[in-house]
Amino acid sequence: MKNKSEAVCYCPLEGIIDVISKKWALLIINAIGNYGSLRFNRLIEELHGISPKTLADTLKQLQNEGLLKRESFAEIPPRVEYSLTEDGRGLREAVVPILKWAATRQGSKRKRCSVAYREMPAHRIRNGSHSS
Amino acid sequence: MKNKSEAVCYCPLEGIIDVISKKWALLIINAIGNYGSLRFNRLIEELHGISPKTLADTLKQLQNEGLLKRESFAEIPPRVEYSLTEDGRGLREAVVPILKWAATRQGSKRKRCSVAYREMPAHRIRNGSHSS
DNA sequence: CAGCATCCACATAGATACTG
DNA sequence: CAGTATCTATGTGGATGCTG
Repeated sequence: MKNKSEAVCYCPLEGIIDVISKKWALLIINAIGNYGSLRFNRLIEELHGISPKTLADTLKQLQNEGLLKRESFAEIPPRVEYSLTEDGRGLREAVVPILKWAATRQGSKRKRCSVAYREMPAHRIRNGSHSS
Repeated sequence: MKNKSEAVCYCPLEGIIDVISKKWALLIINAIGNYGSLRFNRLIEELHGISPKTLADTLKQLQNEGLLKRESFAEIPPRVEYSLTEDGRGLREAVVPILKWAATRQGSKRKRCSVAYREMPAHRIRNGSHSS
């Protein structure tokens, strides 16, 4: 086990804060991660409460960040599948420690599952793959 | 080694997103963590660029979240020291994986240290304690 | 020194309606 | 189905000036 004074540059934060600070970003990452791939309206349901605009915006940003992959199929009706890139999967797992920390912190500050979140499957993250 | 399908509730995110999404919160947590404790104006310098209002706001929120401890000394001039609580230290460490992920991701998306951040000592996080 | 009060600017999210 | 276009509401950060 390596020890204490290992330094990690905090700078990447500047880039990543833009991602994780978005209200829905991590939820989207996780939802897609859980299912392997999801479609637009499926995400709307999963995230329940998000507006198409917000979803579209976030999806686009996530693609720009290289976290999501978008595949559109020329069918009628149109079909578009979103899935995680390697980076996306990496982020998804990197967040777990924070979740664990948040879930176990002693203070009374810890949040319970809100009704809103409880209703959605996507409110849980799994460490491993989605085993699809 | 435990495996794949360990589930982590994503709900705490709702509470924690409010913290980590704040532009300066993690930087403050880290800065204080690095030094053990810091004073208001010292933080202003460390974070360089933050306004007193924003710092005060964030500091207050962090206290409410139970991440920071505030100690004021009845001296002239007044002195106030901020330090991390157990929870604060926990968060600080829980963020490391994200930092590491961000720092090593393959895409060209990865951010370099901005000049702004490069100038501040607080832009680095250490895994262990600050060994004060 | 360590803030608070005020006002302002901008980014993000939601509602709603419409389109390829 | 998978978005886009608008408009609005809100929140978060910044600037400046003042106070215990």
